[in-house]
Amino acid sequence: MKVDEIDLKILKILQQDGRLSNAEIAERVALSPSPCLRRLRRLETEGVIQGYRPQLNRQVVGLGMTVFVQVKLHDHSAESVTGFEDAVREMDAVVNAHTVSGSADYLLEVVAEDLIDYDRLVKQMQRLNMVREIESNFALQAVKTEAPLPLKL
Amino acid sequence: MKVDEIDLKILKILQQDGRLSNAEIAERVALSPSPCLRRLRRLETEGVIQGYRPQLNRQVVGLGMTVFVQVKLHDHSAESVTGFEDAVREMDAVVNAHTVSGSADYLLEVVAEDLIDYDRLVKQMQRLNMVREIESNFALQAVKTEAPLPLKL
DNA sequence: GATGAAAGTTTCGTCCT
DNA sequence: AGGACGAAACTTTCATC
Repeated sequence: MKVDEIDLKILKILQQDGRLSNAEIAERVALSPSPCLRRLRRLETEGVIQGYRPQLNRQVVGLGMTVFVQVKLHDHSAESVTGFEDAVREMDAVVNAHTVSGSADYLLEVVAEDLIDYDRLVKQMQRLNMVREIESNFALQAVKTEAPLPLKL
Repeated sequence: MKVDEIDLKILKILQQDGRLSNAEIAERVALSPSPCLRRLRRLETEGVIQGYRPQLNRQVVGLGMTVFVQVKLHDHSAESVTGFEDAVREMDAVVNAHTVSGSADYLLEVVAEDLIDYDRLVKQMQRLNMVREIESNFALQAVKTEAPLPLKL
């Protein structure tokens, strides 16, 4: 899938406001609505745009606690890996999960209502028998959240 | 700001598709379009919904590298803290930044085109004189990204 | 690609309960 | 609060250049 400069412009505009109308986007990229809509639909169907999300104030919706969790597994057998990853995908509180370089195997971003709620989740993870170690780093203050991607050009 | 059950329903629906029309949302929450739009606008103006973003395929837009960076400062004086945080907010490659509990002071999520690009950013951070230590953990595989928040009810 | 037309939606203010 | 109406804007498809 190729993304040209006009596509990047469209993406950049959408990152500022993901609900802009096609007419508005078209005007800003100096295209008429028809070709602009064709590009937008192509970006969506080809998976460049994987979806649209509102950015929510976590505090207000009762998820004021964000925790970054480093997880180590006992081994890297296929059973352990897929077992753990499937479990993580099932846990709604985990909003991001990556395998990472360094001493931990996984880095997760987890949201919770409060410590009680978070404790439940940790215990749930500890019950997974491929999990060897869990280290929790609590987010104390947000300096920057969900900033737009720095698209080149 | 209070968020009632209907508001939560609206947010939940929007998390599945952030570009749904008000008419569609109204139908799903069993409300007529007028009061539904009033609620939506209130959620937006009161900051419960802070904006709308397309979820982009980072690989396709040329930002295939994601790095989690742990930063320690020399001290926690107001000058060091605000100086570092202002610098972080200026860096477009930093898409998330939090102060965290544990051995590091900050945890950043950084995107880059490649290692060369990332190296530039690290050097830029190392030039900040309040920065004592930088540890980079490269994301190797995404297991789950930008999952919807688990709204209660 | 652009343009224009046409039918169907959506938004959003206003007024009513 | 929610619901109904109407005007203006927007979306989407189609044909044409």
